[in-house]
Amino acid sequence: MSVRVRYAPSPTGSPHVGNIRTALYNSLFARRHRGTVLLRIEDTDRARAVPGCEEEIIESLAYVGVEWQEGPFRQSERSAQGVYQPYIDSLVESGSAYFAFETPEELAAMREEQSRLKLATGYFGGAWRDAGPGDVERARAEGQPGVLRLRIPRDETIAFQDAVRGDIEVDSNVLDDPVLIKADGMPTYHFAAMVDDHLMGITHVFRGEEWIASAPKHIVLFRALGWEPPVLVHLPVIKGKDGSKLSKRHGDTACLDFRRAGFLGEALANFIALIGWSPGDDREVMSLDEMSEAFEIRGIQPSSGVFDPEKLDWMQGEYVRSLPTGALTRKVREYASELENSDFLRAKGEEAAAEGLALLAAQDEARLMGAIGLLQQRCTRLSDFSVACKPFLVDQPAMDPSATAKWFGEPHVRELFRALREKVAALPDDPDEAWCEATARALQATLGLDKLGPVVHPIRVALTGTTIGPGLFELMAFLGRDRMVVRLDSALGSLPA
RNA sequence: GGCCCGGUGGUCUAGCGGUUAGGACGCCGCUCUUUCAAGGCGGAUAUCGCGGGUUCGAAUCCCGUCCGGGCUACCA
Repeated sequence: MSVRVRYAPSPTGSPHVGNIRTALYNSLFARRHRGTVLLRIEDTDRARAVPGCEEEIIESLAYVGVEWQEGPFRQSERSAQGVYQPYIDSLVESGSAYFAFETPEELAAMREEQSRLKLATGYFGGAWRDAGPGDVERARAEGQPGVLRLRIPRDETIAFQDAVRGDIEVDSNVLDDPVLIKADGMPTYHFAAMVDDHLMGITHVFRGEEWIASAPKHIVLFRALGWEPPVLVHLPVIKGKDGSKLSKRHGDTACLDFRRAGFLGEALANFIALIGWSPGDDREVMSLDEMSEAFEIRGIQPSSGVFDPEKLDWMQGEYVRSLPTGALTRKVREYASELENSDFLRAKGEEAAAEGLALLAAQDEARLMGAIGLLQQRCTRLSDFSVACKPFLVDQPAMDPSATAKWFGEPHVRELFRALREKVAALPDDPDEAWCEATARALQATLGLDKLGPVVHPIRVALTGTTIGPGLFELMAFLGRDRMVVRLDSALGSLPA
C-alpha cells in the first residue's frame, strides 16, 4: 500500500515553526516513500477561525518547500456535504455513541464538583450515557441542543502503538466520553479527523505529542467504526529557551516571520527538521532532497527540543555562502522588494536595515550582484545585505568618525590619497582587481612603507567610510574609476590640516 | 489531583551491552590575511537526571525515584 499522509492544520492563526515542522516531516516521509501529501483544513470550530489564515498556511508551506498533491480539503465543507452523517448514524445505531443534552453550564458545574472532590474531571456518563431511547426522543422533541458522545468502554486496557515511542497502554476508565458532534452540528476533531483519515486513505499520521493523551479515544472510535487505524507518529514539542512550549513570548515563532526577518526557507526547513529528527549520521546541512532520502521514523526523537536561534543563524549563513551569487541576488532583490519586510524590520527596531531595502530593490541586476558578491561571505540574513551593501551603492558613503580618526591623521595619508587619485583618474576605463593590487603595492613602495596595511586601511576608509568590509582590491574594482575619484576627493577634502 | 510522555556538555544530536561517549551550534585560543567575515587547527564544557538491580561488563535492559513537558473543552 502506498504512503498517504496529511498536513491538517486548524486555521486559528499563522502557522508557527512547530506546525510547519509537522508539515515538513509529512512531506519528507511522503517523498521518501513516493507517497502522497494531502492538505486538509480542520476548520470545525467556527468561533476560532481566523480569516485569511488558509492563505498564510499555504504561503508558509511554499516558503519551506512543502508540496502537497491533494486538497486543500475543508472539514466545514465536508460536513455541509454530509460526509460525516453516515458514520454518525452507524455509531448511534450500534450504540457506540449516544446523545447527551447537558448545557455547557451544567458541564462546567460538574467539572468543578469533580475537581473539588479530587476526582478526574470529564464526562464519564452523566445523565445520558445510559438514558433510554424515550428520554432521548423527549429531549429532542423539546428541541434541546444535544451533542453526540463516543461511548468509551469500561474496564478495558486500550493499547496502541506510537511509532516513535512504542507501545502505550491506558486504562479505559480514565478516559471520558468525548464529544463527536457539537450542538451546532459540527464534528469535533476527534470525529472529523478520524473519519477523514480513514476516508482519505491516510496511512501515517504525523501530529504533535499533545495528541498522545487522546489517542486511545481515537483508537476506540476506529474500532467502533470497524476501521484499521493509521500508524500514529507523535512528534516531540519544540520548546523555547526557558523550557516552555514555543510561543509568541519567545519572539518570532510564526513561520512567515522568519521570511520577513530575512531567512531563506531552505535554511529554516533544514534547521527545524533537525529539532527532533536526525539522519542518523553527522550530516546537518542538508537539502530537502537529501533529507527526504534520509528520512526515517526511527530517526525521530521522542524528547522535546529547544529552538536555538543562534544555530539557525549559523545554518542560514551556510546557505547564504553556498548559494551561487546570481541566485542569492535574486533572493535578496525579491526580499527587498516585498514591502511588508521593511515594515517588519522597522517594527523590530532595525531601522537602518528597513530603510536600505528600497536601495537594494532599485539597483540594476549587475550592480546589485556585484555588491552582493562582495558581501556574501559576511552576511547571514537577507536583511543584512541592506546595511552592508549601502556604502557600495550610495553616492557618498557615511563616514565612521572613529575610522577617520584612526587613519586620516597619519602623515603619509594625504600623499597616498593624492597619488592614488591621480593614477585612478588617469585610467581610460574601470580598473580590474589586479591593477588595484599592483597600484597599492606600488604606492607602498613609493611611500617607503614596510607594510601594506598603512596603504590599505586609509584607502578603505576613504572609499567606504568604515574599517570593515570586503577585500580592498575587489572593492575598488567594484566601485570603478569615477566613484573612486569622487570619494578620494572627498576624503582629501576632509583631511586634517 | 489523575493519566500519559520524556531526561546524553548551555543548545541540537550520534549511540541502540564492551567507544578514550562521536558530530554540530555557541564559547575560548592559535592560524591565514589589508580590516571584518569565511576557512583551517586546537581547547574547555557530559559523574549519559538520581538510586538500586540484571550482567564478566550498562548511556544502552529492569525497577524505583526526582525533575520537565503534555492532556484533563460542545479547541484543535
